[in-house]
Amino acid sequence: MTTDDGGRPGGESNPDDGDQPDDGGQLALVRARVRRTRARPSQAPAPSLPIARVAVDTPLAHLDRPFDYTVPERMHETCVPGCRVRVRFAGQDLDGYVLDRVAESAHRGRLAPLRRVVSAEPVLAPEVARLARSVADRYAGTLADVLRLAVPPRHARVEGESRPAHVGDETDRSGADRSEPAAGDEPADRPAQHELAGDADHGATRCEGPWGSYEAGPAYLQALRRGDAPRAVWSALPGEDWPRALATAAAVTLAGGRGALIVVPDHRDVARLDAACAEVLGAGQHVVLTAELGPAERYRRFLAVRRGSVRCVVGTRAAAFAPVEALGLVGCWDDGDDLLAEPRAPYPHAREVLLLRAHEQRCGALIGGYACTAEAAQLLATGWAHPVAGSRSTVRARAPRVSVAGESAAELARDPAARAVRLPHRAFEVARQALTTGPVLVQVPRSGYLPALACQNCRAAARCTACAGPVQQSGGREVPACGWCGRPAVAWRCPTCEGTRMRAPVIGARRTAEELGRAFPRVPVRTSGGQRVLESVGAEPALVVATPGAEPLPAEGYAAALMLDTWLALARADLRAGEETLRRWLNAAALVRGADQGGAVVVMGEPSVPSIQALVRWSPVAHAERELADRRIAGFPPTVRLAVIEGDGAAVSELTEFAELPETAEVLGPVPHGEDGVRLVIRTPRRDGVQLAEALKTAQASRSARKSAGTARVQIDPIAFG
DNA sequence: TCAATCCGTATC
DNA sequence: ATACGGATTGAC
Repeated sequence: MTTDDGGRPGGESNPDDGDQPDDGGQLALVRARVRRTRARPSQAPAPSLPIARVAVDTPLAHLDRPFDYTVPERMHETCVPGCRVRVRFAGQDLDGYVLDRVAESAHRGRLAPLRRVVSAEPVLAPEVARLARSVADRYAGTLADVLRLAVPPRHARVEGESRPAHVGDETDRSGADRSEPAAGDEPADRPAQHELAGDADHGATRCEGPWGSYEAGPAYLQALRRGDAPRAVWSALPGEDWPRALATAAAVTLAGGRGALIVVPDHRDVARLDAACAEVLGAGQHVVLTAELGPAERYRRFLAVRRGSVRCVVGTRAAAFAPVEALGLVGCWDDGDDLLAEPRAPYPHAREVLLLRAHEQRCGALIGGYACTAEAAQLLATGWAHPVAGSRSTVRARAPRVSVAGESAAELARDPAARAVRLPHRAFEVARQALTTGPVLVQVPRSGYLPALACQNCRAAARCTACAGPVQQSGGREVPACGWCGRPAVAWRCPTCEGTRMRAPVIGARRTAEELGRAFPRVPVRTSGGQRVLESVGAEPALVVATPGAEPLPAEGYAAALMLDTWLALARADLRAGEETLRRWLNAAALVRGADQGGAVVVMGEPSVPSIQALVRWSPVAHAERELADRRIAGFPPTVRLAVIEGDGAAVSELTEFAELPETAEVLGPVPHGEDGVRLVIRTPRRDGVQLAEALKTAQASRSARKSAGTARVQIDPIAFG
């Protein structure tokens, strides 16, 4: 606001001045008095629970705890737990959330009054507040940072609307008004809903949807309906209609009187799941929550969920915090997709948020995908979750036939056009054959990988012999060195083939793929990837060249798929390269018709590579178990807890000095990183992970308290580094 | 002996 | 960021 008197010609026109003659001192005195009385209205405390415990939105790590304020009488009604408030804090006005109303404060000393209740809407549900605290602790971050991810910005106009949500064709749910009581944590006595309840009571096959094909599927659904907390790692069968399966799980949860929350990596997935939910649940039973809705719509839908008028949420990673009432199921699809890792501090992973949530709220959890992450395998290994998978014979029946084609000169196709793209004879033949019956998918690696070195001989990524970090050729240095501990890779020897020479991978797959068209004249070539993603393709023959994750949905399944330049993807600096590559292949191969309908996949590469074997055998869990074992040996998450600290050299070393690390902590580095920065890696056994995060948080706090210069960014179990 | 100032620390 | 308390300093 810019209505101060200075900007006006002649103070008399200001209504506040009334008809007072301009007599200088007198006027100033009156003004001062008015201001004082306005600033201090009735400060009588609220008649009951006169203290508000407030989570103040400050970026300072050492102030990450609740602060108590008195609740003035006039705010008694509006100051409810979970509402937004404005408070005086350290001389400035800050936003905050009321965590609780209490009778007494433990604080010795004067309490300041709340300045303002921003709105009586209890946007921060108690269980979400608890979850946010756990997430902050797990990731060595602050509650304020997590709350910024968990609660969307307020949109005042939306709050006033009588009808809180545009939820499809909104059928008559009386919960649309805001008088509904908050979060009964008990998953009990909710009436089952609409057609679905009836549906569910009928024959098992109908309500099970796709789940009848999985060994523990029906039992899992029953447990969900009963109100139990079944936890599963779900290996989706090739060709599975996964959105329908997830929608069915949600439907069963809703029928049992509880809410459901499903998180998927991207907007294409959201769109498919949205459609499936509309079909399975009926209109108006679910809501989509994503960041790209825009502030008003996002807040509108968030409120609808918080007010209990919608009990099923699907969305992208931020939806993991959605305040679904009486939560019965959390689901996560394709948890290996790195879009599920939040890029803002404290960098929580949606799967981990959901797992924490399932644990705290005792609800079901369903971690599913065609692929399986080492983290999911760990859940199985510890017994925290149970497998839901098809039998070996079901898998065999539905999977396409997968074969491996070598890249050696002898196997290259004789056809000159195919030879130009280094296409092996077998791949050429399979594609040619398949193109008579339908579209053929060609998956090419995305460009832009970090240059890690690979074994010249077998092309396996080179790893440090001391700490198993990625070996890189940084700058103009002669000797390649480890990206983590900095140790030069002298006398390096490949653990796979005993080779002693390294090579830098060459990038340039895209052009290769485009040349494919010339090998198959008269066949239309369509591309999908980057900015231009093709949603779907028809059943007619076509070559569909796509980057991972951008594969168009085929109307009747692809007749075949080719995976090109596999060694390039496998040579990434990333420790997850093998797992990630397999995930991308499986996601593509899952779109191919089953072997019984002639569906075929040809993967170009070295047959002995574990990822390729896992694709051939369609054994994602076995691969993840192996990956987990490898990580245990090498000392990587999830078998250990790992902290990566990046920033200015001085800041990073100060942080490390302050941190009272667990005895078991192993410090690697620091090594130079980025523009005159450093990176340091600390790892501890999993059981000391809490201690590690706490130590780093405390160290951050003391850095923040003493206003130390520079920045030091802490990431716990980051998805990718090196 | 008192007040002005500096520094460190807490921030309800 | 700012506000406060205790310590320190400097002038009387």
